[in-house]
Amino acid sequence: MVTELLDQDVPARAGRPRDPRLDDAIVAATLALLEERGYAGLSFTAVATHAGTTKPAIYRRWSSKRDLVLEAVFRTQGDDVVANTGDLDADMRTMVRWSLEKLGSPVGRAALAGLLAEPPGTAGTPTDQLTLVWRRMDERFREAIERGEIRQGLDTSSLIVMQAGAAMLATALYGESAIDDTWVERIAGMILDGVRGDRG
Amino acid sequence: MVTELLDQDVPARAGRPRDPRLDDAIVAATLALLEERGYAGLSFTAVATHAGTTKPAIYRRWSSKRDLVLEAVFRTQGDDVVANTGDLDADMRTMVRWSLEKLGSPVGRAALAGLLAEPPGTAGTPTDQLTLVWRRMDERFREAIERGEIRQGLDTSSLIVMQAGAAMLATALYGESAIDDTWVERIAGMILDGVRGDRG
Amino acid sequence: MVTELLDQDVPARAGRPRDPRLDDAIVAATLALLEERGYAGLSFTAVATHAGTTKPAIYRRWSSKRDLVLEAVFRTQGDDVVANTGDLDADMRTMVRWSLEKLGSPVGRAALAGLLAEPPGTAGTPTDQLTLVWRRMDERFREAIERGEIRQGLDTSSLIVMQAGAAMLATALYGESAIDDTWVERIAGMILDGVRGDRG
Amino acid sequence: MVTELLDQDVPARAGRPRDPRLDDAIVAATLALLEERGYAGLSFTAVATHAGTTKPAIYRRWSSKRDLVLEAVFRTQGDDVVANTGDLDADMRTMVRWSLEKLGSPVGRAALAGLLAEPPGTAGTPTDQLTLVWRRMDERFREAIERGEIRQGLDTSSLIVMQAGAAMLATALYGESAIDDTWVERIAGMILDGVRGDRG
DNA sequence: TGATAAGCGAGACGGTACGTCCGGTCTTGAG
DNA sequence: CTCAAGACCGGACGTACCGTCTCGCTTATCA
Repeated sequence: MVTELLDQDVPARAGRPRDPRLDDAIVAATLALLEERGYAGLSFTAVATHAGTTKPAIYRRWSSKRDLVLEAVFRTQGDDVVANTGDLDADMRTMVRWSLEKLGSPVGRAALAGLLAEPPGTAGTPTDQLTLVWRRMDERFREAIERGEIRQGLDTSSLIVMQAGAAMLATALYGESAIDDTWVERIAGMILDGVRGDRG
Repeated sequence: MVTELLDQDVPARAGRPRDPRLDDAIVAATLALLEERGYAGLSFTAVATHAGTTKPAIYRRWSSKRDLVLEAVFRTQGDDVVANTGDLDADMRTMVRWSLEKLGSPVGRAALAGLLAEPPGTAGTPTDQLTLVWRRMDERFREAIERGEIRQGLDTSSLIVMQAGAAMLATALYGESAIDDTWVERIAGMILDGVRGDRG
Repeated sequence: MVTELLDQDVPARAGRPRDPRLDDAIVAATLALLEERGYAGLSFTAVATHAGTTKPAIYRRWSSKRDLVLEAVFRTQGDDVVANTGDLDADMRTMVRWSLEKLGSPVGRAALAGLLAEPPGTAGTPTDQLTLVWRRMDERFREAIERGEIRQGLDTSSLIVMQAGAAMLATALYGESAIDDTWVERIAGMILDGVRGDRG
Repeated sequence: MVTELLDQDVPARAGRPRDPRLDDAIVAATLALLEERGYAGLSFTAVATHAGTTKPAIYRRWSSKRDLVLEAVFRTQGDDVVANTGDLDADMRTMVRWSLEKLGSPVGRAALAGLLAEPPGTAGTPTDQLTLVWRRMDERFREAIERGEIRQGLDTSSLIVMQAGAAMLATALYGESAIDDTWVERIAGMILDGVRGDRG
């Protein structure tokens, strides 16, 4: 189909439209401040000043610090994580590396902090981008099962939380600098070693 | 050996001694509020009111929300994690279960949030109790290497962050209720499967 | 004369306007607490609680306890002290009575305390309302000189401080209950006796 | 009685006696700080530091800031106000001058502030030294009545509060520098003019 | 002479109040 | 309906100080 464009059903609301440059400026300011001061040190007031706008303009777009941070951090297109080259070992390393970058970096830490700080009732709901990525990882593991690369009956979600959790915790505990490519290979290898299809 | 370690031989500092009941009341109030409102919703003011004391009394004991939360959450004696029965599979499950309890519970989430919310420079330094537990886990894994239960040359710290990270992330994503004993066995099994000594 | 002074033609400043009910509540709370506990026992915290608002709301309006108390106490329109009926004796009694009410009452005491407690450099600057009243008294005395009711060359400000000071000190020393109409007549009479025009 | 001395019934209490040098040091520090920062700016902590002692040592002697200030300010022997030379005009000026010095000086202001700031119930009770002086003034006026220098039936206490109140208020309003000997003569003259015996 | 008692400097404690920051809301005036 | 500008309300912050208490010691009176 040709007229497949216009993936925006935006009903063209009345009134002055939002200034799209503000969205970018706010996100950029958020990331910069997050990197500099962490989640606890981030304030709407500071973001507004840094982005050259005002608090109400931010509140019109995001209703809380948590939402702002999550979107700013996980804005990734998600496509760049593909991790499906056919080589499971390589793909696993890519996933671990992605987890490290996203969860282990200062802004990732901040996003997690925002997620965890919420009141207990308000569980998961990470954010669409993040779940998208995890869905892709999940698909890759299911494919590996089909291909016989790893054992049948495995819980694929466990594979995800193992590698992502390890990445998160390792940077939180040992610092970013302590985690390098060797670490990535080690973790990827240890996990895959436990699930190889050629084992049973 | 006598090891008559005479109760620390406190040097009897000058000044009025602290009221020990306040320590307990503050910690109890912190845990209660953490469970109810999460890390973000915790304030020194509220803790003070709930504990029947005042903010300065808390600040004299803990210099920040992070410190207060970490100590309140990880006050465990540490001894109850032993996890050294000789049966590696059982011990691994115990460790995972401990991680789940400590990191996956509402208060555990809150403690992690506090850890992660800090500005980037201020890395790990979790808290003495937590590192104590991890040291014990580490010792158990080294022992397993010596006994040939798991392969030589393994990085024991990776084993720790894998199981603890998985526990943490799984509860954060799927909620406490979704994580049960089956999950514990699965994770413990998957990790050990990748490192068994009888494999090489 | 039209004098349609159109209510100040407020320039409609930017930003949210103040809640006028808070002004009243704060002043009322201040007077109530002043009457109950005196100047020393008055705190911004207590005023805020009693007025059902918060400290910042008070600080936005008055920058110090002294300012708050002075305005709360001397909010009088000033017009009700007229004291110019043509009968000097009666007018003098009216002035003395006003001084008693304003300076001798519990809240008046408190206002004076606030005035006097300031560091030495920060002299008088009583408050606009108070100086307004004194200016009116001054005018009345000057008129009396012109009419020959009292001697020429008199320092009118001395007349003011004598009656006001006496009122203030008498209540401070003997208590409000000890000061009645007889006292007012006596003081008014003694002062006027010393300055009558028919004397020279 | 001759052996009128020994106005000390001190029962020679047990325990270590108080260090008399501390009394003086504390009073001196109080006056110095009062002059420098006013009543509101005076703190026990500062007095203790300035006097080279500690807070408990001060609290053992005076139970409140008010008590400390009043005693420090009105410690006068009282004898030096004599004001009884036989010349009523001169004596009156002496009294006014004394009032000015004691009530109008920075420390006097501070003492008054302390007096007035108390909760309403806690009325007068100035301090023994101050009432002593006022009693002497009172005696002088009664004598003047007996001698026929001033009219009979006058309320002597009114004469006192008039001159003292005027002195207090004048310095509070116009500042110390604005009040000089001319002012003293004027006030003394105006009061006496109203009460001379040769008038009736 | 030894016991008792109150004083001392030092210094931390529990708690009141302070003065400020900032999160979230609201208003104006313009686009 | 948005924008910038900006003030508002109120929750919470981190700190200063008050008045009290405990310590280890000193200095007196009393037994």
